[in-house]
Amino acid sequence: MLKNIFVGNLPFSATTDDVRALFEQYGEVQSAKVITDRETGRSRGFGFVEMPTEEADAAISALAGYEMDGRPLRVNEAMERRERKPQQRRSW
DNA sequence: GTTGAGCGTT
Repeated sequence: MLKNIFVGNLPFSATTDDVRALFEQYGEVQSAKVITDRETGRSRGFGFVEMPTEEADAAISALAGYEMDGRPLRVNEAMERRERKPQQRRSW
């Protein structure tokens, strides 16, 4: 079973490769991605990592508050992606 | 600088 991990408070200098390398220390990273602004191409300061549940838990507890470029990372299980209750849908 | 893109609106 995979767990979706949210990684927030990333420095804009952090890339997908940086995030992957960081989490690979704690397990097999299925996928890693730093979200970038679709128009400007700049980092949005957060990203996602998918790992097996147990390894994800280990990574979360180990990397929560990890300081990267002076920024304490926020690491926890991700919220939603696109599927969620109708009431919670965004108002785009 | 905090939860992915974008169906086209709960």
